[in-house]
Amino acid sequence: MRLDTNKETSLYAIYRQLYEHYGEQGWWPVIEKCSDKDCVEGWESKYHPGCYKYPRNRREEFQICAGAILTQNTAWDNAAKALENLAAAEVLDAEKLVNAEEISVRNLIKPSGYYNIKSRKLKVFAKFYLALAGEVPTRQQLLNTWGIGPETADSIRLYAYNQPEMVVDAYTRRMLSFLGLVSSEISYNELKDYCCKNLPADTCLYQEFHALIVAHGKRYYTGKQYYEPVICRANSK
DNA sequence: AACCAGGACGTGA
DNA sequence: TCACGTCATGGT
Repeated sequence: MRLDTNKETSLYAIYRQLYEHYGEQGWWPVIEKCSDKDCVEGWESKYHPGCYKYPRNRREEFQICAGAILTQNTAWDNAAKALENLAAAEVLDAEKLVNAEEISVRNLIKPSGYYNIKSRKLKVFAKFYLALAGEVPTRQQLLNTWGIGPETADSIRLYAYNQPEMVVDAYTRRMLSFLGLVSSEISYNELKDYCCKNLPADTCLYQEFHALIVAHGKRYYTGKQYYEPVICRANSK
């Protein structure tokens, strides 16, 4: 993948390059029952490129929220295993999570890491979710909830509730600072503002762009090797 | 065998 | 505000 690193390049142009190269990502992935034998506990996580009708129901809505918490600083595959375990135990549900023994939740979500903290976060969120009674949570409401920071709040609003809320993350900061568009020290909110001001305010675009940045970031901006001119090397050839 | 992953919180300056 | 330690499993 060769990104145009010209500083005149607009953020939207970067989005189009990534989209053309990687195609639709179909975020947020959703856990579904599967018939294969190699999937964990009869469930597996699937992306849905080409379909923007997710979440399809309130179960998936809650599942996306839970996944956003479980994947905090964690590889998605590990978070997905935790979700699959919860689904197999039939507790991937707000009411059941509120009533579940925390020790059992801990054991189910162990693969996602940080299981002591995340089990608490899940129970806190489940209670908050029930209190919403179907309403779309505001960003501030989410931020006021213990365990939910800016990225998780924006992920929940963008992917579980289809709100036009740009999500930025470590990959976004690495990529845009590497391309010289922002400072590597930029704060979450400033980075989000930069993206919003340079992109059309479109929910589907936000959903794809963040997913594309993660796909691209996993390849080129993982670890600390992005300090080396990975893409420039490609361009200079 | 280190190093990292789709962060957030608690603490002390 | 802000830098820093902590949380923890699984894949490479």
